[in-house]
Amino acid sequence: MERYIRQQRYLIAVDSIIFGFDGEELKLLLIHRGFEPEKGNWSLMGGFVEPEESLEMAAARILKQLTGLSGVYMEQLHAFGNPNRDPVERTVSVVYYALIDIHQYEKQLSDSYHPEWFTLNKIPKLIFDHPQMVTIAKSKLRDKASVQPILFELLPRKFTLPVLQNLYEDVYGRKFDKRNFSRKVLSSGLLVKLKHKEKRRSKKGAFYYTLDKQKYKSQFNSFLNFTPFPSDL
Amino acid sequence: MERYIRQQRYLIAVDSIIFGFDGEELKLLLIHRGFEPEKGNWSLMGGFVEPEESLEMAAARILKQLTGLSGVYMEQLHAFGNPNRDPVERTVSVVYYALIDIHQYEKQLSDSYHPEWFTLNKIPKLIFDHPQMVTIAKSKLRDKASVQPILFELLPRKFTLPVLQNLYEDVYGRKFDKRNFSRKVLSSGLLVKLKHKEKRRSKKGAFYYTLDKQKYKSQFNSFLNFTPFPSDL
DNA sequence: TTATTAATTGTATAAATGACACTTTAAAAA
DNA sequence: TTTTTAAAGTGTCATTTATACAATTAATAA
Repeated sequence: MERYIRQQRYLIAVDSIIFGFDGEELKLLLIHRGFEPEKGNWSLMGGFVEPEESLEMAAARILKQLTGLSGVYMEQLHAFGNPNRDPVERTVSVVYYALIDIHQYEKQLSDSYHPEWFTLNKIPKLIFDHPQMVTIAKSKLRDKASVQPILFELLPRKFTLPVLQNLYEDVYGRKFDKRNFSRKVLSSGLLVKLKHKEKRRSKKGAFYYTLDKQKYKSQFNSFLNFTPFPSDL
Repeated sequence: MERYIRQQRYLIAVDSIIFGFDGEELKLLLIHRGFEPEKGNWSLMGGFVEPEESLEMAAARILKQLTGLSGVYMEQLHAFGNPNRDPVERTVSVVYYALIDIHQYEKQLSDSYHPEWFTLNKIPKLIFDHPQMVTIAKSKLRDKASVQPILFELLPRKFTLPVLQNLYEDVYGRKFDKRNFSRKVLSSGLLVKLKHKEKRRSKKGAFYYTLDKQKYKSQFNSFLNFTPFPSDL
């Protein structure tokens, strides 16, 4: 018994939705597609799954190719398999999303894909069903962030409360009261206040905080609800 | 340009995790695998994706084959693609889970797969990576049910509060206080109390309720938190 | 020295949650 | 017919959590 008979085989691709945050806005890393069809048009970073690698490995390889980063937060989002989603040949795409520290990325040398970061409300026209992938990723990020502290994956080791609040506000598309916000975040016990300040963003400067990595790991599955149902909407 | 060159192609399968609820316990519908390898062993219901169908269509087709049901709640869970998950040939499986009214199923004639319902803590040895699929499905169901009223998909049109509570207790693996439970469920406004009782389960009988389908649709995304973090654990 | 800008901090009210036990109903048993 | 039994149904209080809201502080710029 060598193969299953009378069955069609298809290409398997992996596409990666790479989120970054610059302190103000959530962003997506997009590339110019390098081959036909749609060569040169904006696209998610992707590639075909090699014979000996798992889906996760393929996603990690593709992320590394583009950003030079490995070991970052990455999770499967959804598999897309409409018969004609790729006009050349039937291809099932398994989409992953990654949350990276955008500053780590900036240290890397960009390569031949001419990647660019785009603010979420200024995403250019994307190929194939990539717009749908991005839409689903955004809502997944919101849902997940309301239950787990994953947004910290987007921040550098040291960050300030105002920056953290910017991040949550951008992800949820709404403003939070800063008194309530800091109370809630600090009550998790995940943050450690540092003794020095970040001074670039304001005259007064804002104290740095950093994650208590022990607690971060142990409490990863019991973060607070971030207003799944805001009263003012 | 006809095909992408120098790329390997793989089989794509869809496997379905079919949940049912008999009023007491959550159950899974399993079959005897019909072909080699592992022929006759317990397995999730699955099949290969046909050339002209989407993943969703394949999942719906497979569900219909086994249960005779269509139009039921179904959602993609995860894609599994480890290189050797199927010993015969590389196969990526996209797994869906379905929530069905087990009574609807019982009216169907069973067929050649010899399907059986299994209580979740008495799942037999399953083939390949199907155990992992089931594990992920269980936790997905819990997570989703804490945010959306999906568990009603498992109930018949008319149901009682004690039965509903049994369902939630089984999904979360804990007991709820019935006073607090009914208060919370009824406060959603999703339930309509009927004038007659179900009398089989107790002497006194319990009033039937039914879903307000209007509200069910409109409030689907704003159901109450079902104790993602119970205080007594 | 003063003005400016953003960071930091507290309280009062409302809503949701969790703990807890008796009454009611209707069938079954005596 | 009466009594027993088993599960359904219901209310209150205490605690926790969420929300609304504004004055003070720190540091730079004028």
